Amino acid sequence: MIKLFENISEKEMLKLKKILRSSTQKYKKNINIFSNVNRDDFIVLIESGSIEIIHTDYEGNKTVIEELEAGEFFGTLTSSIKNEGITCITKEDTEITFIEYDQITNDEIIKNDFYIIFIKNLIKILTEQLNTRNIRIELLTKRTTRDKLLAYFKYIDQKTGDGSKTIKIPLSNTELASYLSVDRSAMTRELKYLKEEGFIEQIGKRIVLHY
Amino acid sequence: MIKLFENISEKEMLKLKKILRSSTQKYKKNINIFSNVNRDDFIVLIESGSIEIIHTDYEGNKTVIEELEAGEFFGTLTSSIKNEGITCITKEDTEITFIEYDQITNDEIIKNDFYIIFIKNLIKILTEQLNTRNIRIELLTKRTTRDKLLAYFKYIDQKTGDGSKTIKIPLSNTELASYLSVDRSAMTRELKYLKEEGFIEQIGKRIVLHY
DNA sequence: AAACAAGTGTTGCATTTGCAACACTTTACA
DNA sequence: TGTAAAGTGTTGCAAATGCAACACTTGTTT
Repeated sequence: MIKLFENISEKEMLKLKKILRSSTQKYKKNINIFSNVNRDDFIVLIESGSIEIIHTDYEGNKTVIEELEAGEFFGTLTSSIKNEGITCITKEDTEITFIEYDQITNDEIIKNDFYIIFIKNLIKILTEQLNTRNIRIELLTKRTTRDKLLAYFKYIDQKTGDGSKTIKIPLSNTELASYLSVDRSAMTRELKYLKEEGFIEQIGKRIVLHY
Repeated sequence: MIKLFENISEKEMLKLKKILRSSTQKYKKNINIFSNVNRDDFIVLIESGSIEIIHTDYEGNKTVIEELEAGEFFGTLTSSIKNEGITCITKEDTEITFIEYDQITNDEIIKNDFYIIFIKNLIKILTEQLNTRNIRIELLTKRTTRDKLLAYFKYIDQKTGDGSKTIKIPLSNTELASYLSVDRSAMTRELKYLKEEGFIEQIGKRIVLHY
């Protein structure tokens, strides 16, 4: 399901894409999709497959900025530093549609019956993405690994929560450590302490919160 | 200058605001502007003055999430945690316009001649805000205070830069420490080291980068 | 101009954290 | 199916950081 075209039929979607002068390309696994495209001006929409946006700084440290699955998109330069160290790698065989930002308000599209729905979708997604970023910032500003973990668990509980305080982490430990920007082994250590001190309890792949 | 109404005349702006069924209110200094408004559904536009968005967690720690000046707005829930610990405080006498999100695509507005410009502005601002968040995330994921500072200086240099590698920090030290989420005194210490080791040089209120 | 609030620089110290190295398990794929 | 690659848990240790306390400066308000 492509959120950008939610409430728009397949047929209308194709029409919109055409009017938007979008182009679609297929990529194999582990391909850098940005060889020569100026990212600023495009919406990059994942039709199928998935990609990883990676930043490599001047010292060679790599950070996964974002992972995008089918149906998701990104539409802004994902790094402060233009054309410097940003790569988008396909994690599997992936099909991508590029839409130029300027086309979003071209003469033809604004006459289309589904334009308002499209715009509504776009704004909704952008605000959701802003939310996602705000949440991560809130977690990253916690000063200790412990606080980051506790706040993250609480967030997952609220997001997926049935109020049971039993959660399932949607990330691997390595991924979570990267997301919270802490050392993986130090995080494992802290998780151990949290268990020992009774803050959390691990039952299989689930975590029960006692705070 | 209100970015949301860029390229729209004063007269047309007032017309748009009316169609959007917006409401404007004045507040004195140090007032919490959210007493009973559901933030989710509103664009909060600062007409004059400035506000501070503060998150207070369950332990009472306060974090300034964002500071907004005249002309700026925010349009999404700024915290993961709904209705929990978020307060918006006016820093001075401030005038604020509230626009309901649903009104952005109401029947009347989409017929307005300036609607496309308004939508373009809105999307542009949202993507800029996303960029701002992405930059902060990139800085916050740096593991050491040193790396955060060096990356921050580099970012300021690129943003304001004439290539001279001489920058002026737009934040006080206290604010910068908060922005980078490090202890202020520890940051001062690290700045001292950076000077001693020749990475940076301080000339008056300006910093020269030697890296 | 006085009084107060906010910001700055410094330091000792305890704690937290990253790093490195290792063994072991799970997953991916040729 | 066997081998490589990726993920996991553990630990010692050095380094980075937060915290607290202090004196001092700058800015704001009445």
